[in-house]
Amino acid sequence: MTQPTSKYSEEILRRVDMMGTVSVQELSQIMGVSDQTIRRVTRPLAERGALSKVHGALVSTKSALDPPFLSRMSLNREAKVAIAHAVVEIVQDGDSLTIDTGSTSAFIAQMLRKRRKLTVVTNSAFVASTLAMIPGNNVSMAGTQLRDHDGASFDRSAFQVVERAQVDYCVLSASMVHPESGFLIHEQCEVDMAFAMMNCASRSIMAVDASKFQTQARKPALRQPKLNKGDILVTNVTPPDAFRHMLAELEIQIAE
Amino acid sequence: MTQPTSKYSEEILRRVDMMGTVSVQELSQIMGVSDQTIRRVTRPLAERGALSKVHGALVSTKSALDPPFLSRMSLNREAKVAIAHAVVEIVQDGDSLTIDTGSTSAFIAQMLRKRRKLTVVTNSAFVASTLAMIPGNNVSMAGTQLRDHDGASFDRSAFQVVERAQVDYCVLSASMVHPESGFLIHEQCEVDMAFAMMNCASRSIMAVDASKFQTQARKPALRQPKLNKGDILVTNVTPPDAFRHMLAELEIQIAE
DNA sequence: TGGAAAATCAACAAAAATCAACAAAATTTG
DNA sequence: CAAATTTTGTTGATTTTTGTTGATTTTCCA
Repeated sequence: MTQPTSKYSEEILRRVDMMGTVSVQELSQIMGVSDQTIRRVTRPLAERGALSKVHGALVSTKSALDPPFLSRMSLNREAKVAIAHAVVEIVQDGDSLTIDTGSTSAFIAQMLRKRRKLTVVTNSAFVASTLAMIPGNNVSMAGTQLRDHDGASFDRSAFQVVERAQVDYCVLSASMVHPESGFLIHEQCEVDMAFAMMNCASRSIMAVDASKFQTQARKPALRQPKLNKGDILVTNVTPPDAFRHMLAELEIQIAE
Repeated sequence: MTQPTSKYSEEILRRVDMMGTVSVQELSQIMGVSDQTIRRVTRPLAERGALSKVHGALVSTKSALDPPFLSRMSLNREAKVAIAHAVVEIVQDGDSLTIDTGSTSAFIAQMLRKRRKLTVVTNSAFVASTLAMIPGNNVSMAGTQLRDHDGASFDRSAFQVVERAQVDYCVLSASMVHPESGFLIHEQCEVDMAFAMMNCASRSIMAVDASKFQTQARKPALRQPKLNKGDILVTNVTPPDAFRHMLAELEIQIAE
């Protein structure tokens, strides 16, 4: 139905939706084309409502995300996009997976829109609505009561739904990686959910960008469950030597 | 699936799907054939929709931005925005409400982001994730198994959650308005949900744009539950005279 | 309200991509 | 093995896109 009118249209739409609002200038610089080209391409897109134009900026018509979550999503964007790409290459059409609630996972969900016939179980309303709208997917939203900053659920029904599942992959993230303690995160409920998700998956995929290998300002204190031999770590840098031992049994994929 | 027309077609499709968009040049270099050959092979592929051609590139049809629900959101956008504005003026900070799954309701959810401390119960993952991320809101997602075209749930748990609620407003939509039959919709499960939502709300808000007063191509056959005296109809035109009787007991608000 | 800065638009020349036609190469067939 | 058929690459004409320039409109601030 909605076919691209130019080789740029997809990328423009993707960027506009991701950034919420962008100036034509900025976009033309990022993409390395003239501002006039951006205008020419966006005019038809605006006419059919795929984005909306105001004097000075392009704004997304479907930015389901807003401040706290969105700003976190634009932190280390490049890295997260690269990692998301790599994860999507691991997953095949028809696979089943659980996805957790981190911002990296949100990127992965966006990229997973190009896979078909996925079976997805997640406790993130954002991930659920992103993937549920792809025809042919089978998506289950685990949980009822949603946490207010990221729309994730950790109530009893959330765990019940996840525990009933049996999937190929479990997509996890972490706030920090520590050479001895492993993958760390801030909240207990997130650890519990990670545990439940890992338990019902054949294989786990841990996605962390480079910044997670450094000490964080607000240091997380809880350990994610230990990954099993053969689980996959996807990141965008070669992990420092200090982590060699800790990551020994994992399959490591460097994105980009 | 249709037969391949050339020994290259499979590889080309695979690569285009993998890369999202590729220029003919680039592809011809990678595969070690002339650009003309790529063009010849891709022409029939494009005609039967296996990929799509734009000047300067081949783009995968699988990278599918704009799933059906989102493209429906850009239908009659002006009207829906106006109506959403009006609905948001009715709702106050701190109110509680149930919201159904139509595309008009999705707009209303977007606009409701400017209200604070809302308590929201919805069976649409899209609406849930939109409003859950606003700090101070309390959002419940009703249901687990999500329908694939719009991310809505109509399973037993969805009804259980809604039936436990007690809210100020219930925001509903319809596919068509008929002078005698009232508000019509396509699916039984949607009627059941509307009934459950109305039942637990003090007052209902029905949101329909002008186009719904005309006969639809695909005519809906099921009646929404009858609205009560004092319930609100929000629309963007003065309803035609034929509807006078049917709308007699309602409070009518014309947006814009 | 006036005026400067920024953003948009219109038009044109340069560049890039596409197409059509034909010749060379490869493949199939008798 | 040669003829017939299909596929592929090359060339030049044609079309489309792109960046630039300068005029026009919109926004912003005093």
